[in-house]
Amino acid sequence: MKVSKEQSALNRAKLVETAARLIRERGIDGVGVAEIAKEAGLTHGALYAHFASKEALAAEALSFGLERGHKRMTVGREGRHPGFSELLDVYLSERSRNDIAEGCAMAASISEISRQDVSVSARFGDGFERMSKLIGSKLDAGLSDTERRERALAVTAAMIGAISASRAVMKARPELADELLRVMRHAVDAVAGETRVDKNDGKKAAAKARV
Amino acid sequence: MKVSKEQSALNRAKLVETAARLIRERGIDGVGVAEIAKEAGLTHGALYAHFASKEALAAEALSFGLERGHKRMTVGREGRHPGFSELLDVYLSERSRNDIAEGCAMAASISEISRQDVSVSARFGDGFERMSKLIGSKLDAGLSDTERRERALAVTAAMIGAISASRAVMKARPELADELLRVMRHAVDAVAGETRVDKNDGKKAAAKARV
DNA sequence: TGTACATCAGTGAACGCGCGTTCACTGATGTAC
DNA sequence: TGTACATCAGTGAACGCGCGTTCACTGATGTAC
Repeated sequence: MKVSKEQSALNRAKLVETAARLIRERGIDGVGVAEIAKEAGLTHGALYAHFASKEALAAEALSFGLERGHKRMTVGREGRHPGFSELLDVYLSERSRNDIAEGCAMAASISEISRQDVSVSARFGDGFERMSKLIGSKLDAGLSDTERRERALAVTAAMIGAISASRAVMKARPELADELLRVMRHAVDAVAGETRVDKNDGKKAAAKARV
Repeated sequence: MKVSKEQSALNRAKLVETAARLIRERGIDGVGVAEIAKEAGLTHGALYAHFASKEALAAEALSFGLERGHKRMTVGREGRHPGFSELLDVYLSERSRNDIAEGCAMAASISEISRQDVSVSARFGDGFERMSKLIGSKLDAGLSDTERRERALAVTAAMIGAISASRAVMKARPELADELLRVMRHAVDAVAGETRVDKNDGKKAAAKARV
């Protein structure tokens, strides 16, 4: 039966949100449209009133996850804009590593993205660049634009790599998984140079030279 | 019909090799047992004479890929043991990024590993630790054991992250994909400290302090 | 060395199952008058 | 405001298809005598 425009919009949003969660937990190929629709409180047929295909839904789900992750990193825990140190604490936390359904969408799907089509790759690229710019904005104020961008890109890739690797070894070697988060936290400080904010958090980064 | 022991061993090896290639290209869920068997020159039924399940084959395929990757990094291009710089050049090359079927097995499957069972996670963990030890052995000779291990773990995760991210954005933004490889190359030099070998390759790492 | 036969890697049909997608239908919504 | 009806979000049966796995069978291998 037909449903009000507001209800329809809510249903669509629920589908995207549910897909984002289930795809992160089990992979794009690991979850079916019927289950996504069911968990969103609909039947699978309704899904095709909103999306042309499963792939189209997956692409929207990725964007939703990227948006959510970005908000979480810009807003921080207590509603203020977090400094670099706080951002690292949140991103490289055990909590963020353990909660795949709510954690970083890029880390959750990174090795599957290259097998999807170009629109998914584009969404991922935008999310990556966005996170990188956020990180760049918190690096040492004395850096040149080029240097800032380069370090930010490397730090972003490294952080995603650390969360991904930590998750991959988690089942078999939880102590190595935790160690990975810690050592990446230290290494990022070294590459970042002194941070623009949070200078008094007791962690002085020493690496500043080189191009 | 029965087949000689040598032929049977060859067939089994072909199955593992083929599975390793196809799974890296298309993901564990993206390739079926029938196709793996067919490309290996057998029927799907024969696969179950060698492996208890598709999952068991996938686990062996991962180990095969890890072993191959390790050999490639220890032997180097001209058969000599490569220095740190050459190792980075090979691992973070566009060629290695483009050839998913033959490139780093960890990067090819990293976000799928956490969804497999513990035996797969264990194999990944061993491969990661092994690559990390190899990298650690090429870092600045003056580092303490602890510091060497920590930097090596972080560098390993960062390199895997760079290849993974580069592959993810490749379809939509190839110039960003190439840039990621370059900036990670620079950042790794910074975290690594001076390398044990290849001191005269013109790339002096400056970051040595901290912790 | 020659013969008889047990072994077992490989074949291919068959299994139940869940997949993504389609479509005729339903009935509340929301608009035209 | 009240009535008639076009719209279209959602339902659920049905589609063809490929999946992982099983199993009765085949026939070359390799061993026992």
